[in-house]
Amino acid sequence: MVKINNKQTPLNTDQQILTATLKLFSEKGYFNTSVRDISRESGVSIGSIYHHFKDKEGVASAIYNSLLERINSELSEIQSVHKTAHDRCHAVVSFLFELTEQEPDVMEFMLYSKHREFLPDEIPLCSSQPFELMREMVKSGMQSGEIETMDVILASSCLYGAALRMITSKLDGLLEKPLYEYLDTIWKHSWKSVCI
Amino acid sequence: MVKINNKQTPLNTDQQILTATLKLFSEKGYFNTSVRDISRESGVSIGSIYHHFKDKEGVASAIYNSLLERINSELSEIQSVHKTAHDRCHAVVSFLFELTEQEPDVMEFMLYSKHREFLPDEIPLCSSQPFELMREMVKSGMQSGEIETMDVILASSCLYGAALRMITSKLDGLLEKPLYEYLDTIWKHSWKSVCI
DNA sequence: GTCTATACGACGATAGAC
DNA sequence: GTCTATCGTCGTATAGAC
Repeated sequence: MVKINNKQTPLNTDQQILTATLKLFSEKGYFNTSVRDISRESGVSIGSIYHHFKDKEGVASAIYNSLLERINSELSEIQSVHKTAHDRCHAVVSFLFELTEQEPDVMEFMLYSKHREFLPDEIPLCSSQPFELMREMVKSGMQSGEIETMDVILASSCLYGAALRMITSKLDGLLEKPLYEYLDTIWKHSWKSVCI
Repeated sequence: MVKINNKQTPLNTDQQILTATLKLFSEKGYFNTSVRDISRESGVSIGSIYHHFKDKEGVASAIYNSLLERINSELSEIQSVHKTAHDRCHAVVSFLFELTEQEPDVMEFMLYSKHREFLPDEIPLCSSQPFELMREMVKSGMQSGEIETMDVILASSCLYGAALRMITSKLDGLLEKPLYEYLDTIWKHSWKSVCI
């Protein structure tokens, strides 16, 4: 089952709504999902949904922000556990692969949606804390001499680009094997592209 | 001005509709664009739009397929002009960068939309002829000994992943300089990641 | 082929009882 | 806090004149 936050609280109405909505959004997209659909899928009445959230966009916004927060705390943990850019970025890719396999809905919604179309007031994913943190790790690797000096966005594209494409390929059903079977190879080549 | 096909015919009603629609779709997305919007933007009445296309999805479908065809013919040209995987793939990346700079609407619509959400019956982009061709170029490079032998999707992710991320970064407004200023560096690192 | 006017349905959102 | 019933809006699509 997909959890929106990673606390082990018993499922309250909020969570029921968010979980059902994430499933529908990742399956059909925001615009193909009606509030009636959410009511049916979650078993919560329309009235209750509007009692818990301002409107449909409010539900999407709650999902987006809680997932951003969850991913960010995971990346922060990675940053504090590992000390080199090599180990940090490797752990990031590994985590993203794991998340894709365990909770494809989450990745589908986070990596593979055009949030700007239905959440115009939220911060874009590419400027969000997790993405900033991923670039920060690359930057520190350039300063420590592990990674060739170049534009940070460019280096990040080189280092994460292949892995992110493998994730979308997985979500598109192009890959038969689970993602982690590609992890070592992807990482080897990605690192090779930027290391000194 | 954005052209859907690259023929130099005078603008007929079909083209007026397609051009205006592509602009709106890339700006606001399929679902935030009403047929009224298309009518206003194109200067063609709603009745005429429905005379030329079966429905709104039919307009999107026409855009999608004509752009696929156009890109595919460009990639085929590249394949016949260049003989090594190195030169072919480099030309592909160069072409995609150029297209992003010249006609961002096209790339926004092709690379940055969830077509499955509004074109459920069309072939997914990842299985389309252009993408197949891009992978084919990589495959032939493995057979000729230019590129390390590995899963084709994996190699393609390594070789094109960074460039594709730079394109989305450009569309997201993250890059100040035009894409072609990054071309040499991106290509150098991408190629380094897979070459023997 | 192009237009205007309109029918029809679906959806988001609210009211108000329990 | 949860529910059912309903309202108003908007968007797609069609009818029919020119």
